[in-house]
Amino acid sequence: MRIDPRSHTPVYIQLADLLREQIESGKVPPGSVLASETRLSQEHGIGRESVRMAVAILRSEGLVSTSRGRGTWVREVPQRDEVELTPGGSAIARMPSSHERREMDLDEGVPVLEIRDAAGDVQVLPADKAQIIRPTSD
Amino acid sequence: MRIDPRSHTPVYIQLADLLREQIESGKVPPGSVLASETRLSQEHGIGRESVRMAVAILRSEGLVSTSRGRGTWVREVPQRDEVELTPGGSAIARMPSSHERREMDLDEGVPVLEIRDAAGDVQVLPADKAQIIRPTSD
DNA sequence: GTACATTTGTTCGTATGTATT
DNA sequence: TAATACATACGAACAAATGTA
Repeated sequence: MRIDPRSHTPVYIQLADLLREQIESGKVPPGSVLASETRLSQEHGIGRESVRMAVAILRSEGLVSTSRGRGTWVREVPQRDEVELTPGGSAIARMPSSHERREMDLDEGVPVLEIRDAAGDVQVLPADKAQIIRPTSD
Repeated sequence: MRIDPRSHTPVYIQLADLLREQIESGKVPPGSVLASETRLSQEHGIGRESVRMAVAILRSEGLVSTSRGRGTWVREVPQRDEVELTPGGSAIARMPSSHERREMDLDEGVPVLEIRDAAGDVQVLPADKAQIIRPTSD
């Protein structure tokens, strides 16, 4: 699979698709480091900014994390603790504000779950750490 | 509030904070159009790329939408339909893949709810259109 | 229907700063 | 120290979509 600059789809989209495929197929396993931006830029003959935009997409999808001086690596698959939705409760999902991001130390591309119980009390949880369940009635 | 290029916080973060404050305070109401990128660039004396990065942040937070030729506007507050979580069911939130984004015509910064019932059947819903509820037991 | 101005999108270049190895 | 790698920031040019005269 190669990147075609003459294609009508932007090269950074093409690269994001290419990298995503490699990640989701398991060819690039969780924890492993991606090639550097300059490396990808050279390998595919595209600008570094295009590489950065491709990586930004994967970050916003929660697939990779990036750290200055270390590189970009594939995120581990989330392990989610179960949180019971109590009777009369409700839950929504949304992206955190940047303040919440800092506060809860969330990676990019990680939504939050906003859980409201019957009393109206609200709880905000990282969506990569929690899942909502309703027990069987029994 | 002004933008300080010598601050240790990046100018695009400063601009994002500034615009977010204007949106969340209601000074710039839902549906209204933001100043153009070139305009913001000139007004604050920063590069257009910095403006674009600021706007990208607000997009990823689900606060604004942008369209080529039209501009950037403040998103309406989501109206979420209620979806019952059945006994034995569970739900997680995550960001959609770009394929899902296209498929479901989702704006940036909108997570999806992945709802699983007791039988194992999965339903994927836009998180800005649905909320999960558990009825009171009665 | 056409032409034009406006606006965001895409791409590359260049330079400097900062964190990690 | 030095090399590597990502982050920030500016500039420039052109493409594509939109709305308007």
